[in-house]
Amino acid sequence: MDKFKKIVTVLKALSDENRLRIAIMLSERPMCVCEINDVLHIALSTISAHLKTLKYAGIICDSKDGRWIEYRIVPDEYILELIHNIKKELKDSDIIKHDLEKIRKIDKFSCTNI
Amino acid sequence: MDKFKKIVTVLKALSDENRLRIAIMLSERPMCVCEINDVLHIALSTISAHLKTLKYAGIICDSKDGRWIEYRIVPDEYILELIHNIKKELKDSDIIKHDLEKIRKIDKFSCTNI
DNA sequence: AAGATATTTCTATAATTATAGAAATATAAT
DNA sequence: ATTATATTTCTATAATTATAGAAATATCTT
Repeated sequence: MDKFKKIVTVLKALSDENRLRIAIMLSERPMCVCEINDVLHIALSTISAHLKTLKYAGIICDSKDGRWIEYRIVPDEYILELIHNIKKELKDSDIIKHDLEKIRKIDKFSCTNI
Repeated sequence: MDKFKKIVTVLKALSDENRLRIAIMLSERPMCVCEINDVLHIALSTISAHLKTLKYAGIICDSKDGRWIEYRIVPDEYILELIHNIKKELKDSDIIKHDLEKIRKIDKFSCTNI
């Protein structure tokens, strides 16, 4: 894909409240869909669709771990720096503070969905 | 507005091909609607709508200059740095190179629309 | 093999957005 | 005043997107 269209796709992927929250959470540590659901409380199919969008944009990748799929930010310099800068700007955001505190308290073995 | 929602609005505003091109052009120098039209070749009402979106997101501001309205990037550290970083990443993009070359050749006194 | 857990895909729907033509507004030039 | 120029607002439309329920797939546990 053309670099310009690629950047537009990246910005579009990050310009949704739930996807930006997911991206910032994943910049903290890898997570599976059920953990993300424990934080966002939206339908699993919706989270799955958002992850697909972030993956298509080249922001995240995934790897299988038992019956879970772990999602993580791709090790790309530009992506990492972009998310880092957004995160820095949002260090006082109540929503982000809440999310980052929450993911310290949960793990994939004790998800509460279904 | 909440800072988190504000950043999402900024990213959404920049995540459209035409708006990102406009923002990058305006980071080079202030421009009026007819000059932007000379580069993008889309309807003036469409450009006007895009400028409204960028203004609502706090990315651009405007000032009257005779019968023209000059649009420019707001003097905000975060916005300036964000656009600067995107621009740096797009320094090899043909689309952006074309736009920046074009705006060096045009001025508000010789616009070619309607 | 059967049941439980994790995730995706399919499908539909409601909401949002990009677009442009036409009409309206505002200023400048003659 | 009248005409030309610059821009916006109004209106409609086509396209895209966010969302979630239901069904399907895959893996683990017993």
